[in-house]
Amino acid sequence: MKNDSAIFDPEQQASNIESKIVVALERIAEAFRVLLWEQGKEFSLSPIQVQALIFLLYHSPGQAKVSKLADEFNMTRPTISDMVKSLEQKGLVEKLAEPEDRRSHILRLTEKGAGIARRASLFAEEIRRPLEQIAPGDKANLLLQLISIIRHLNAAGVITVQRMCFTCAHYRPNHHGQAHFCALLNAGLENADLRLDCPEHESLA
Amino acid sequence: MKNDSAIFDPEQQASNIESKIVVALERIAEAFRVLLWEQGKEFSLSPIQVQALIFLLYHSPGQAKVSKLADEFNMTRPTISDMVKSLEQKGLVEKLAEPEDRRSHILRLTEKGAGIARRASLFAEEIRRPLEQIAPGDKANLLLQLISIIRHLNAAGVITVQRMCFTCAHYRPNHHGQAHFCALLNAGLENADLRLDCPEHESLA
DNA sequence: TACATTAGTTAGGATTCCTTATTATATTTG
DNA sequence: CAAATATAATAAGGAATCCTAACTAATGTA
Repeated sequence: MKNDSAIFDPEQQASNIESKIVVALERIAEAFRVLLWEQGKEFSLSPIQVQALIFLLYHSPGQAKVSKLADEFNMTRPTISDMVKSLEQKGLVEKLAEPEDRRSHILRLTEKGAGIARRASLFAEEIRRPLEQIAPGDKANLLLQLISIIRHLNAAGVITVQRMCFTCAHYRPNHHGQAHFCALLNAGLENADLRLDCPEHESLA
Repeated sequence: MKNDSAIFDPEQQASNIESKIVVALERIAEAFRVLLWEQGKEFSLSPIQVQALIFLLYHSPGQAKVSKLADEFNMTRPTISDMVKSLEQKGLVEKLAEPEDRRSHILRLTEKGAGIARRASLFAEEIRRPLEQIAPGDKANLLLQLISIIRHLNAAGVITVQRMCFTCAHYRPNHHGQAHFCALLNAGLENADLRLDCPEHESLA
């Protein structure tokens, strides 16, 4: 009796392209782990601290809260709270009063924190560079397929993906003859236009 | 002056497909982290312990050593040594004498360890399932592009990829009119045939 | 035989990330 | 409007990660 689920079995891999893709994605996940670790070492930060700084650099004050970071990174609030305290002590982040809800604070990068965030975010270049050599059509397909994986993972509750089109109030499938349509932009979206991290995202429900 | 390297900048993402692909890969990496964490919780193991058990399940005794695991997971030997000790105490792994080098041991899964490894490896189903809906030609392209990223990451020294065709003594590029040729199988390889974890891999040099 | 290398472990320490419990504020509802 | 409930964040405590540096023991080389 054969176990079809033996993704990591090299014999399965030899015959099963899905298993090979999973293994390839796993290796790339490993690369992210290693790159984040290296960046952390460079700046005397932990990988998750590096990710948090980069997140804060590119997101609005409304996203810059302990609970949002916890959702983003699929960790508990105490974990993030500890981490923020550490970043605060290092002088990379400061807490501002949030007028609309006094239980909460807005996290803001200091000058120093923003500088580190900018430099640390360059780690992603290592992943981006080989993409340049892919043909444009193939790139669009690659993105589409990755998004379909992410959409599934999101639907299955594995990860939260806070700001993607498929979970946005403005998104309409099969509308005006377009497979993907954004009611805010009032325009159809090509596959390559689909977003994972849209500033205009509004949650459903 | 614009920073072209701001991969994680949502504005860049809106216009730059490479940045979007990086973000997508990052989300999938996050999913691996979460899934491994969940599996670990289920079996009272750490994520890296889960990965180690799965690795041991599908690899030969020659690979089943502390130093090989350290290379595989890009961690230091003390880290792996600790982890193996923990797995040993839990009765999931045992150390056998290695006759050829008495400094070393061969790690072998116990019955219990193998059972857990088999069940834990099913986490990858969550990633594999959405791949089934991709058209076969697109799947082959997807794999090829992921491998090209991995090849680059390997060349750049970010991750070791121990058993892929491009680092194998049997691999010949552009041979007998084939883009990829395996001297051991004595056959050309289609893109979808390229391996990341070949049992017959022999290191160059 | 001496020297350097390699496999693995030990020791010590900063950090991760969790669970449970607590405080303070906001929201709901009877 | 007061009471009950929910939510944002933190505190305390603990197991585990993962490192560096220093060490032992076996192997390979000159």
